[in-house]
Amino acid sequence: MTRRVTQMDVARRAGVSRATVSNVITNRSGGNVPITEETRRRVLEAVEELGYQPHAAARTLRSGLTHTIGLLVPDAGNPHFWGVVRGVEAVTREHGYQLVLAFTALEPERERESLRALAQQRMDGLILLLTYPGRLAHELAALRLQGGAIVTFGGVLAGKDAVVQCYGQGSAQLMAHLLGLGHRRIGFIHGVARRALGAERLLVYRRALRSAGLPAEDDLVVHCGPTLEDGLAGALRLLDLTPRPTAIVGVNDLMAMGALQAAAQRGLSVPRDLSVAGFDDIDLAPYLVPPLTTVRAGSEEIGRQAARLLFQRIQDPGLPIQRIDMPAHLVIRGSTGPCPP
Amino acid sequence: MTRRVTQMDVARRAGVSRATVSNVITNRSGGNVPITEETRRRVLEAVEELGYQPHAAARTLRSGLTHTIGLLVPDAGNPHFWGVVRGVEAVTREHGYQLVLAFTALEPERERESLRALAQQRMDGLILLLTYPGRLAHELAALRLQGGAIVTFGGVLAGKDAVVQCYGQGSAQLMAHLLGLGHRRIGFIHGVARRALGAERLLVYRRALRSAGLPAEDDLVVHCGPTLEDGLAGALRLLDLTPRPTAIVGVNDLMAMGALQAAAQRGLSVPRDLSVAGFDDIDLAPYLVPPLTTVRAGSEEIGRQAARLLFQRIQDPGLPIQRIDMPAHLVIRGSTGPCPP
DNA sequence: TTGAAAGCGGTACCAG
DNA sequence: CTGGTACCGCTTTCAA
Repeated sequence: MTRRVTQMDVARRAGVSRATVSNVITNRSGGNVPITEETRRRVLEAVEELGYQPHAAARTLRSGLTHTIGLLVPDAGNPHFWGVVRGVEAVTREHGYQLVLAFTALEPERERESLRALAQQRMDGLILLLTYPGRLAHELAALRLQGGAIVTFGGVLAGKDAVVQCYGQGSAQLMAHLLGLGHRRIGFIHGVARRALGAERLLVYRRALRSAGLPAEDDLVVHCGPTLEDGLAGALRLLDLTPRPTAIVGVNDLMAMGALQAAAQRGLSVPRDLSVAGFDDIDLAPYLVPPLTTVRAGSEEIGRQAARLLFQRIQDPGLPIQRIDMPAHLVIRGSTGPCPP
Repeated sequence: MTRRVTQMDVARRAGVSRATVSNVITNRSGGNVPITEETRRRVLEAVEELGYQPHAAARTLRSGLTHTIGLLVPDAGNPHFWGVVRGVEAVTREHGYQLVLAFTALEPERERESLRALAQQRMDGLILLLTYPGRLAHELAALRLQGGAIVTFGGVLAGKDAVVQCYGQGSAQLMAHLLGLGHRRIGFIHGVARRALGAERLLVYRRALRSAGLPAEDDLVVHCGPTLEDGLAGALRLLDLTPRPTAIVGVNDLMAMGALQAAAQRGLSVPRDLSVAGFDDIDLAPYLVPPLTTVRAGSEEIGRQAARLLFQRIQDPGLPIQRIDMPAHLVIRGSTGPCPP
């Protein structure tokens, strides 16, 4: 392997000093350091001929800027988060930044680990999709990351910008929709890594039932893990209840898919025999059979907002802390219908 | 923001020199540089107290190692690639490496751009999921990346390790399965970013039909874009043919989902009226309604193999070039059934 | 067993 | 407008 091409090589070849090369490359000519068109051309030519690529680490060391942001993703198995990643990536690229991904697999230990790794990279910013906000706050303090630009989602950290999914209103709309269709026995699959997650959705579900004068039956709420498999198992449990619920709400679309699958396995037709709804409106939701009724905040939009917030803070650290609420609304598709007689 | 804690601070606090701190931290004590237990303890204590985090860029600049690998992903909208990412990430983490992701959105221009960015980071290794292998080979040469550890998937680059998805046998199995079920009019949705992609699957499809003595009808092959939407449109086109095909094969599971959706929209029951099958066996495939018959190579396993290959090469650049063939086999689920009379 | 010092490849200041 | 040069924070060789 031949030696790496450095700035020095370019300088020699163009017959100028390293400083000049640097100035040309970082395009400082537009600003306070003017450069002859001729010099500029020669440098660029040399760069081209030698195939020179500036060394990011050296640049970072000197400038303190990495042009990289880190993204902590809880669950690589949930399409919702892919959507968020896509949104983040789009904005990141617009800004000419790199994206470093770390997955936590919903485990607190790995959340900690990943955060530490991200800290060592001295990223210009971090977007944290949180599962365990409490622990993380502690960890962040220990890592002296306080100064850095950080945007969270899935939990609010004191003194940090945040994007918040507001599922309250959407949940209420969904419950009104189902009750309006005549459903009285509505099951809920609470498939999450940690009990506190999705609490708002569950709360609104319970409140809506109470308001409708329906008894709160513990059987109708199934707590289970966050995977599709868990969701399927949970849904089967609900379907084996007597009397059987006529509608099932999943805490997210993955759980709703579990319910769709469970219905098929029990020979039930959706929405004729059973209505199913979820949250998130993952990409695939409109393409499921039947298309899934769900509450949408917009995964990709969430990612975009988070990234925008982050870049705002990177550009101006003095800005007041912001919190962006992402409203969610009901999207009615084919998986919900009138309560069977 | 208080000044960053540096190695120097730790050294002062522990009453030793910077070199000693470095030796302790990189754990060179196990090797050739022995260190007193006492010194070691004092250093570690100081690290803890000050919350010292080594500066990755400085480390990289000096050592030439980034402990980072780059992963180029064609399409953030295809679950198959997310499986691959998960596999790569798992192995990467086992090795204590960071993962930098770049998406190309299937556009050659962005593939180029991303590659350049990855090159500037001087990653220890690159895993490239290719869409345009031809162009990329050229680009790689221009970037003088030849020396680096690179593993490709989705195309083979001269002198580089590669993981290859061998869909030939699986395709044949799938066609035999469908023909065995009595299907004679079998549609194919070729939804890809570039015609040459998925060529093997299409080839085997055509060959199987020919071997069965069936006429090659151009109508039965729909070429379209790579999104779910494209797939749906393509499938609708197939279903509107007369006589209607009794089975549809998607070039991947996304296209198959499009076919599932199209069937529902036309009031057809799968598999009673129409059989549907795909390729890749994405996570969700078993949970679709009906569960999808597909040809599986194992997305996550592909990622893992690619990463393993990469780390092997990083550890020993002298190794002969390897090529890992990932065999694929048919997974029969509920979406395929006997040809309707 | 520990310390001193020379870079790694850039950037940014200041002098010419 | 361009060149010299002092760093950024760490690793690594060599001496003590």
